[in-house]
Amino acid sequence: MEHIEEDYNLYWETKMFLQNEELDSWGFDEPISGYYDSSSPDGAASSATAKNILSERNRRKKLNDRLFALRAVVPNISKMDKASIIKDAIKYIEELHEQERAIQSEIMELESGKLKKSMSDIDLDSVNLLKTKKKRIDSSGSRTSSIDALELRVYNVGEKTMVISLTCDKKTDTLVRLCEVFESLKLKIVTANISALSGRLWKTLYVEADEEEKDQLKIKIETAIAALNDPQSPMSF
Amino acid sequence: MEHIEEDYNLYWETKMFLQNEELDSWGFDEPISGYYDSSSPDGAASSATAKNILSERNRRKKLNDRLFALRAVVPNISKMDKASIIKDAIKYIEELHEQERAIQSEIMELESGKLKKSMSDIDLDSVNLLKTKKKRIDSSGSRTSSIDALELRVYNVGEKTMVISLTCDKKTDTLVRLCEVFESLKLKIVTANISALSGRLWKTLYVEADEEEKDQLKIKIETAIAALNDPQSPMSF
DNA sequence: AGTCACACGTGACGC
DNA sequence: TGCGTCACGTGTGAC
Repeated sequence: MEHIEEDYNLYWETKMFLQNEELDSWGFDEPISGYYDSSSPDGAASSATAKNILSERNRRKKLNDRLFALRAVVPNISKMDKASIIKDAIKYIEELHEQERAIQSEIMELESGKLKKSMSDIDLDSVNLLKTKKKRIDSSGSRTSSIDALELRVYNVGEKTMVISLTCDKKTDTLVRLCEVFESLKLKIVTANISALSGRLWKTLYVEADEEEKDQLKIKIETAIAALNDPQSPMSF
Repeated sequence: MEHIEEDYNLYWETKMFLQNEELDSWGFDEPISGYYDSSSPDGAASSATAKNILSERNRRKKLNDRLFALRAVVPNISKMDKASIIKDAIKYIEELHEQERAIQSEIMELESGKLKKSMSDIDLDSVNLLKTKKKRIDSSGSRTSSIDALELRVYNVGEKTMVISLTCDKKTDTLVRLCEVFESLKLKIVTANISALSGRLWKTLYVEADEEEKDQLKIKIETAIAALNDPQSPMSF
């Protein structure tokens, strides 16, 4: 497995391990230093706060462990910094996305190249493998007039323009809902287009936005759609 | 700054934005409740703690934004929970790893299997592409009025319709060449659209075709573009 | 000096 | 009601 974990831990691992050790051996007696309670049966209140502080510790530990695990699966981790770990992970995932796209087109080339000859099943396997990964973005319970998003992509063209490509099932009122959703987002839309084909809607729109907003833009649309699909979710309107 | 952040808040966005709002209006006065300082000019100490608390806020915000962005690049986000976001990201990266490994072995198989044939250069190209991560689909020698394709995607919608999405650099006559190319392909175009933004062309067209033709369609377009870029290349017609 | 990143305990909010 | 999650302010140690 991993064998090079010991060198570079001059950072928070050391610290964390020490801290974890002492919290593991923390059998729970008196919660902290001698503490008095202002009112009520002091035992109840103190145990309540003690529980809270303990669970909070566990939560922090879990989160740190997850972050640690995240770093483990991401190569080329430059800095041990928490924020950097997440940043590198994002960057890495985006790289994998691009790579996947490139490979997919390559496989298609290969496949079509041998198409006239014996169409090998290996090629089909690879294509199918790629397809199985593509799941529906939204698979929430399909109530009436919800939006079943099939694919949502956000590209940035130039410095201040985004291109959003959205595909979804065409059902009753889907088009209206879609318009409502994008209406509510208050985007700076340059131009937009919706086409309906074979039971699906294809929406392409050009939006004015900064590059940093790209991810937020995407999640914004996703959450808006999800909120529309699930009205009892806490959304303004 | 940003002005369109208020609508879509389902979960911690709401909270965060509200809190951010009120921290913006936090002008800094007395840091907390009346506090006495043991020594030194109290103004210095208070500003020091104020700085610290402010930077700590920024750090937290940055970390949350990163986490937010991380969730954006990971599909199938089940829960909004912080730990769950990281967990899903890890799982997703592992999926991609496995997928990449499988595909790589497949390509190696393919390469070693059929290398002796006339397809050798294409196979090598695919391997190189795989190793060098991402390249432009077409990176042939850029002569005047060539088409530099940035992305080409072909989807099938329904049984007999394809959606083709093509992005390329906008240079002199690119639009004309693009039209010529698609003219020459004799496709059954249902509807088509070209937009120009920030030095790029975005073409979306809907074509009538069988699903089996999908891959050929793609390679057809690619070869047509390549042929236009490099006229002495062997082209069908 | 002073900044950066962190873990901690605590009150608040929602299920 | 307790339980889980969160942001907050604070103290600490490292550079």
